[in-house]
Order: sequence, then structure tokens, then C-alpha cells
Amino acid sequence: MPRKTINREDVLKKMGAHVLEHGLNTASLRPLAKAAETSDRMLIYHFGSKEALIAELLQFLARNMALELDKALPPEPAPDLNACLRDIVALLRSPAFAPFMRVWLDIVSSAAQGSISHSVIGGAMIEGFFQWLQGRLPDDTPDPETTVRAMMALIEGVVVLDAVGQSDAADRAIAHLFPI
Amino acid sequence: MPRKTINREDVLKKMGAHVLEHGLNTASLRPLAKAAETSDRMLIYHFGSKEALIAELLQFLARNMALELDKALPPEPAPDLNACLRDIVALLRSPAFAPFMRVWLDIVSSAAQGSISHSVIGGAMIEGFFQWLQGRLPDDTPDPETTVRAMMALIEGVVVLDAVGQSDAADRAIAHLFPI
DNA sequence: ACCATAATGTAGCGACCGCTACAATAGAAA
DNA sequence: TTTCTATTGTAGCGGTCGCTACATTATGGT
Repeated sequence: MPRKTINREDVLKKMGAHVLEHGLNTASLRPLAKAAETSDRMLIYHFGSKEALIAELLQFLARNMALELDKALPPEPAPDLNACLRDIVALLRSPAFAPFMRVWLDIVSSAAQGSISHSVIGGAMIEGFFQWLQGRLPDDTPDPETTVRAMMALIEGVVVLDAVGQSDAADRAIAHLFPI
Repeated sequence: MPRKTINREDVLKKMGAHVLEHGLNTASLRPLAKAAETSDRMLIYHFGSKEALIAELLQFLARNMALELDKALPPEPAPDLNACLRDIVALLRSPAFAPFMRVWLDIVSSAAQGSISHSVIGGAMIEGFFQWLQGRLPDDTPDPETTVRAMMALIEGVVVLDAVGQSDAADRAIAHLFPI
């Protein structure tokens, strides 16, 4: 094995940062390579194809986002359901997570267009979020599996409404479905 | 004014059909022109730029979807709130409306990436939906403005969850937040 | 020391992108 | 009928796309 093999993790990290800043669906090899301080030639060499690269990059971003979520909100039961939901919505709306939400909507739209890989990783991210969320529900929450799915649906709705400038409507929806 | 001027409505209709079938964000001038039985040259001539064309096409699609919604679900108060929500979700999930939902998610992701025009038309579509929905609420619904926003958030969440293969979770969310 | 081979750079392929310069055409106005 | 101009076709520009052919390098195994 001559020459040093590339630091895959480092390349993924730099490409991930580029995608978080500039978007997923508009990302192309040459800008990605520049961000990772390499060449499109090498990206194809190491990942096989753009499709495989994007799939691996999405896995990487999903792992990273999960880590960030754990860091921002440690797995402790919330005092009550409404506080739980509000904290999470505030977190996802924060500048630290807004880029993830943009990439998330890119994944969703690609999945809706029929991309299997985007649908698979998107579904896995949702299921991971279910678990993450369940660990933060108040201890006495009845039917936690269903509760996290209800909260998740509302959260996704909020993300969509935020994206088209309807944050006020999203706030009213939260207040109505999860009154303080 | 020599020669016949193009039938703008007909061109929009054909391009709209193409976008509903093949996606919005991946649409480019030459395939759009082919669908409309004209040339990219003429599309630019009549619409000024691709950006202006897409903006007008989105207005057209929004109008059309509003018409289709009215046709599918006439403005009569529903017997109860849960039936109202379930009918609407079933409608948006039907084959007739699934293509609109795909385009909708394309609009949302572009809006999230910072496209002003997508955000504006997306917000307008949501507000139109608020009105449409309010006309179908049961007569005795308290605080209809807030209710439609809550239903809208849930509906958008369902659309997102459906897109990534989490329709089961979406169903459970509906059953939990709007129990029969 | 030498060699096999993994890693990399350079250059470019063919396809597509949005858009435009230029010329031709056709029909209304005179 | 002639002229003027809105409309259209043809061809192509400069750019980007994913990807590859080919040559070169550098290093670990022998």
C-alpha cells in the first residue's frame, strides 16, 4: 500500500460542512472536492461514484446530527410533555441545527422523487429520532411509542411551515395541540 | 402583431404536467420545451428567463391544485373534525394528488435553501390552504383559525413522513392527535 | 535495490445547462 | 403590394456535469 491512504473521516467531515452550508441537491463533485482539499478525480476513486459518495455522506451527516442532538439535549426525562416538545422545536430552529433541517428537506424531496437511498436513510433518521425522543419523554407518559410519532409529525410540520415563512402558524399549531 | 402568439395557458399546462411527472428541481428548459411542443429558445423569449418561467409555472400549478382540491372536496362543513382531517389526508395521499405533493416538497426544499420566489409562492399556497380548510371545518369548531393551522402542521408532517416511508408512524400520529 | 502497485495529477470526453446572436419568416398595417 | 415588426428556427457560446484514459509518482514488500 504505497502512499498514505486518504483520511476518509476528514474528507467526509469537510464535505459535510460544505453540504450543510450550500445544500445537498445542488452539490456537485468539483466543489465538494475543493471543500475536502482534494480533486473530483480522487472522490470518484475512493467512493466509486457520486451516488455512493452522497449515500455515505448522508450516513455521516445523520450520525453527526444524532451526536449533536445528544450533546444539546442529554437523555433525561422532561418535566412535562409540552416542555419536551417546545425544547426540541427551539433546538431544531436554532442556528446550529437549521443547516441540518435544510439538508433534511433536501433528503425528503429526493426521497419523494423516488430515490431509494434517500428514502432509506431518511426513514432510518426518523426512526433514530423516535428513539432519541422517547428517551426524553416524561417518565409517566402513556403509550410513548405513539406519543413520539405524534410529536414527530408535528415537528416535521413545523419544519415545513418554517421553510415557507409560516412560523407563526407553526407556533399556533404547537400551542393548540400541546397547550401549556 | 404578425404570426400567432403562443397559447400561454396551454404551454403552462403541458409544462405543468411534465413537472408533476418528472419533478420540479430537476426540470430544465429543453425537456420542458419538448413537453410543451416548442423550443427552449421560445420559452426564454416568452418568459424572459428560466427563473421567471418557473415562478409563473408555480403560480399556475398552485391555481390548478386549488381547483382540483375544490373539485375533490366541495366546500361543505364536515360532520366532525376527525372525519375532516382523515378525508383530507386520504385525498392528499391519493394518486391524483401525490404528484402535487412531490412538487410541493420540491418547493419547500428550495425555499429552505433561500429561494425567495419559492418561499413566497409556498407561503401563499399554505395560506390558500388555510382558507380552503376553514371552509370545510364543522360549523361549531371553536377557534377555526388556530384549528386549521394545527391540522395543517399535522398534514405537512404526514406528507414528510410518507415521503420517507414512515406512513405507519403518520397514521399513528393522526390517530393520537385526532382520535375518532 | 528493485519492483509491484496503490494513489494521484492532468487532460479531456460527451452530455447537458441557461442563454443569445443572427437570420429568416409571416402576417398585420400602410 | 409593400413594409415593418413580432415571432420563430438554427446554431452555437461558455460553462458545468459525472466520469475516465493515461501517465506518473511514491512507497511498502521482497
